[in-house]
Amino acid sequence: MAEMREPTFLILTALAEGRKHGYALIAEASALSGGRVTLKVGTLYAALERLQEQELVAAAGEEVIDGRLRRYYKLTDAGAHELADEVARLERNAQQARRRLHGRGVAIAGAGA
Amino acid sequence: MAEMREPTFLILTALAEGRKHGYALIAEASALSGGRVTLKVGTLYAALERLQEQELVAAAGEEVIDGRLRRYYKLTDAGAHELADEVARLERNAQQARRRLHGRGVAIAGAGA
DNA sequence: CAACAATACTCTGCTCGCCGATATATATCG
DNA sequence: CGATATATATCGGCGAGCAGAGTATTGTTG
Repeated sequence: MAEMREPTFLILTALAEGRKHGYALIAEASALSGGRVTLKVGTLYAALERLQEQELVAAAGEEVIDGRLRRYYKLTDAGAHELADEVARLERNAQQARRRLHGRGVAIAGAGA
Repeated sequence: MAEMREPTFLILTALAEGRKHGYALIAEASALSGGRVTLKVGTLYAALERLQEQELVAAAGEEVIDGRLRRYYKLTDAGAHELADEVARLERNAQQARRRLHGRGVAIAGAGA
């Protein structure tokens, strides 16, 4: 499959932990990225629709909490595999660049354990 | 800086090794990605222009080999640092997703040493 | 030697994911 | 009662990349 963008990647990663509702993913993505990424609502709901079409994510029920509707989503098995492929791609690319930067004497910021 | 796309990342990684001319980067990117990515010429030259504006890449002379012009490019120090930042980002994201997938019992394809 | 592939750079139209902003509705807090 | 937070939805626009065609030269091959 084609390259995955960071917001999409973070949504899938967030859902890998378990069932979550749309809005909650904004906080999740922020946490996952160490506050670097703030999902825009437009991006979020468009991505969820797209990922459902691709069957990487599935609806997982609705609940009304405090009078507010929550739509839940979960990662499908296909979604988990797609995410695993993406992780492999990221790691491979990072490793290649790491080698060359090292050969050039450039240090890479620690991923912080 | 904003998210870097794969073609851009591969161009910078290729140039981290040393001075190269435009067309040669197509083969380099293919090799770096294990044949997965074939840079489109339009993408390549547009990216080189953009990266020069951002001063991540600089022109490194022209040569005529066998009657054909070659424009050479090199990575700037700023480009090397930007690439290092990107590597850190990729590794961090990969690690986060790896944990969650592991917790879900999903295996990740080995990066192949 | 004419046709074709390969090298090398340029340009244009288009798509797709994301951004920025706005809208709607309800609950809570001061 | 007004402001803020939660929660979902929609719309215009942008930028990187894709697809494809174009120009020019050299090397190959039938």
